[in-house]
Amino acid sequence: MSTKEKILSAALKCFNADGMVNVRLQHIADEAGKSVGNLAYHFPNKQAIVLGLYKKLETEQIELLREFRIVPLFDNIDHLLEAVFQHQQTYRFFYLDTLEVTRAFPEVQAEYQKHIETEVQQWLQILEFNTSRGVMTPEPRPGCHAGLALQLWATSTHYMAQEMVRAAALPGLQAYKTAVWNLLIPLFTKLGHQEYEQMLQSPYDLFY
Amino acid sequence: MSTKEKILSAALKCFNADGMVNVRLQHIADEAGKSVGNLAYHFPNKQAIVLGLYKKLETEQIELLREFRIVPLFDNIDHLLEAVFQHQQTYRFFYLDTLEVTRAFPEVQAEYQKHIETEVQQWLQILEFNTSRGVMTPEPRPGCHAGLALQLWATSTHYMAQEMVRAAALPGLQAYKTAVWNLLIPLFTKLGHQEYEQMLQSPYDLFY
DNA sequence: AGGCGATTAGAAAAAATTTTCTAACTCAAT
DNA sequence: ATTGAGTTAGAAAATTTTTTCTAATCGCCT
Repeated sequence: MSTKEKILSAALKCFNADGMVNVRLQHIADEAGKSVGNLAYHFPNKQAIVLGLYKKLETEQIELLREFRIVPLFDNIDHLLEAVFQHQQTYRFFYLDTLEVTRAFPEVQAEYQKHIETEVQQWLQILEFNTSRGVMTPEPRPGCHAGLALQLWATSTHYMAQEMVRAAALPGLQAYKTAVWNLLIPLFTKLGHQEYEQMLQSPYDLFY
Repeated sequence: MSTKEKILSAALKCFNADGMVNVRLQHIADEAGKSVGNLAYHFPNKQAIVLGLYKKLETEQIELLREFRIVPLFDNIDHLLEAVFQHQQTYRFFYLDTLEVTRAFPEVQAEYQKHIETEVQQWLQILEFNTSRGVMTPEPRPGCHAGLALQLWATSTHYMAQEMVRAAALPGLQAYKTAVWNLLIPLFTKLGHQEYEQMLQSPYDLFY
């Protein structure tokens, strides 16, 4: 691993542990086993380190979205949630302190907002897919799905932060998935319940 | 208003605008029309200012909880949401950056966690009250209400932060209330729907 | 071996921020 | 008017944190 990568990786560790604003260059240098002067050689300033990390995060985020562009089945949704959870865990500092990061980097805010819009759209598509194939009930009145899509995005994105505040501990994958599925369950048709139960009993996660 | 109060009020304004960690003593002093030295006379250090604000917040929070200890009817819930919304708006800096504040003040974290537990319990009671009087359906399986109570707490507490990230703007009261009610609607009985519709049409909020 | 660019550590400087100090000011009670 | 406690502003000092500078080291190429 190059020094530059070591520094980024050390910074990520520090940010995740203490929150971006509480991390000093010295902490990062110590964690990376390098000197502060060396950090300055590889990055013009502290902001560049944060931005470097955000670029990585964003790249992986977009990759994730591409990979799970179409997720018609409950199994797919469940896998999507697992991938999202792991990604959020990896870049915790951003998801726990999004406001702090976007405040410090207006350019990040703009890009991230666009990304959010795409994610909300994806949830909307998931709702429509699954309504059309009969596992979810059609929305009782127009706008229900739009509202639910927002709530799905919010829950799937902020659940870690909520639990961090409430329980002073990061949630596990299972709790995370349950929180999101809980939003979908009320819409299940009989067929939907069947598929859900079947998924819960499916052995795919024995391979993990 | 005493200088001490002026300082707290100015600090609140600054914190709400820029986030606690981004506010300098000079900002607060300017906003209060006082000098930094004067701040130091009234508060031993910056932490004391933050703590002073949190104490006020907590007092009002507890007062709110007492006032709305029992909220059996939908009308009451709606009013509770209004009061909570206003309180959160007033002390935005805390609700938008809870993690930051609790990280900086471990004693705040402990107290706030206790408070959260009480709030979750209150939501649970609301669910049970309303099930028993026939406007909500009994939970399909045990634990549903417990999970929903958590989700109600999370939404009612973090909705502002979510919208701040997503839309770069604070939500209005109506959007806030809708987000919470959306969680309850799926549980309504026919009677519940009636009461809800009636409340939506009730003219009480014309007085606001 | 010698040279050379890239990398590194550590010190020094600079910048940002908080805390302490001091002298002056206000205003109520004498 | 005078006193004195409480209040205030502004400067100075201290502290914290980032950025710049310098000399030393490393590894590769000849």
